[in-house]
Amino acid sequence: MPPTAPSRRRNEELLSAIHEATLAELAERGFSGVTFEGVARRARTSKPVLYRRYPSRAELVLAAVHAREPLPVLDAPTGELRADLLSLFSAHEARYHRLGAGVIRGLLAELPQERANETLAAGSILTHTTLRALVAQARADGKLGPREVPDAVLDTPIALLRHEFLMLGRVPSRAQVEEILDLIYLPLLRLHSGAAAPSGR
Amino acid sequence: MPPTAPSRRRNEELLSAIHEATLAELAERGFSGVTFEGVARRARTSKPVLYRRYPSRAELVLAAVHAREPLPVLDAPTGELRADLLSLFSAHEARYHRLGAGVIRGLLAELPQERANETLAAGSILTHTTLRALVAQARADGKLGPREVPDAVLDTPIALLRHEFLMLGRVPSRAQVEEILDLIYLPLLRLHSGAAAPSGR
DNA sequence: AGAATAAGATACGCGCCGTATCTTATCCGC
DNA sequence: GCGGATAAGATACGGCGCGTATCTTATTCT
Repeated sequence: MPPTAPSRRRNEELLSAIHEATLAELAERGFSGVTFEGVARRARTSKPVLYRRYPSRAELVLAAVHAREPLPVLDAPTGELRADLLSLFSAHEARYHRLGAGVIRGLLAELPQERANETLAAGSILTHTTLRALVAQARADGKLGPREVPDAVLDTPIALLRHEFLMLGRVPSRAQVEEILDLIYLPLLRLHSGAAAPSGR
Repeated sequence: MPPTAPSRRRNEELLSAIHEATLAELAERGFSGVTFEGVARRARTSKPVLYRRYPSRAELVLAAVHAREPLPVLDAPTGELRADLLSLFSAHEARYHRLGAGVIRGLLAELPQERANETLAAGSILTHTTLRALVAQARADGKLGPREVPDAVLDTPIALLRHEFLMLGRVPSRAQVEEILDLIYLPLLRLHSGAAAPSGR
């Protein structure tokens, strides 16, 4: 008979099975259908093993999502401001789409306020930093005016995209993303950086 | 002995007791702590009575909130664009504040998508229509340029305020509201309506 | 080797779900 | 007023997931 019959998983192997099971349950049953019991069954483990790691359903889901869905990074800035912004926003939008609005809403509702903020912030700080860098580059290149752009302005598109997706439940179309960019964001950047002629073109 | 001992409530009286109990539970235990059983107990009625009226917890809470939190109205447009927008935003913000982010997040997570959208749209005085009217007035008065402002631009502050409150969990301060207005919205309106000099005051 | 650690199995009481059944107070039309 | 329709209210049900406690046993570290 096989001597290694009752092989017992640990650490990464186990953790990975848990995350996988969680994501599968998430996909099949939606956020509210994710259950400690269900995940334990599916990952062929037991509830205590889960409870030893995660204090709540929300944390479990969050961990699984983070493990499999790293934050989007902007791979190669071309130096062309509009193109870079567009690809950044698209990456964001794709991430939202993969996750689904239901998951994020569920997390938002069930995570403690503090934790939800951290999490959102982690996502948006990265973006904030990226945006800041892109804009700084464009200013240095003379594509924008010389003045510093206020943070509130810098973060506008994050808020707009999130709102569209989370509140209204639609994944922004390419056209919408471009609209935000051309009608709102780029004009604001030009204006606040003090670029030459904000009018025609 | 009193002949009207087992007085049995109906219609408004009953409904009102249900709403009151729901709001009380909401306040004490938060959205996720609201329970059909708990509300029934507190309203001194029974679960079937509740289930005959509301199909889900979210609908129960929604009804209670709507019953006790009617829409604020924008009292008097002064014709002064900035002042009117400011008071509109403040009213909006005050409403969110009374409700609390947790409740809205819970509703968003548990209501079906369609219903959530209706509710968000209907529940807000800071509507597209209101903004459109104010801006149209300002344009007619020559306070802005003559051109029509695109919808995406018109709705910007709705998204920004909601994002701030719901995602980040903070009630926007007066200063933040003014920032949105002065750094983002008014400039955009001037720009898109084709107002004369968008630069230094 | 032995000790420490953590996986895994099982079982518990609890609270809430959503529904079915039944009684009985109240309302409405005649 | 009376009598039938209506809906409140009480109760009970099986089911499920929660969160925890207890115990055994495989694995790893020293």
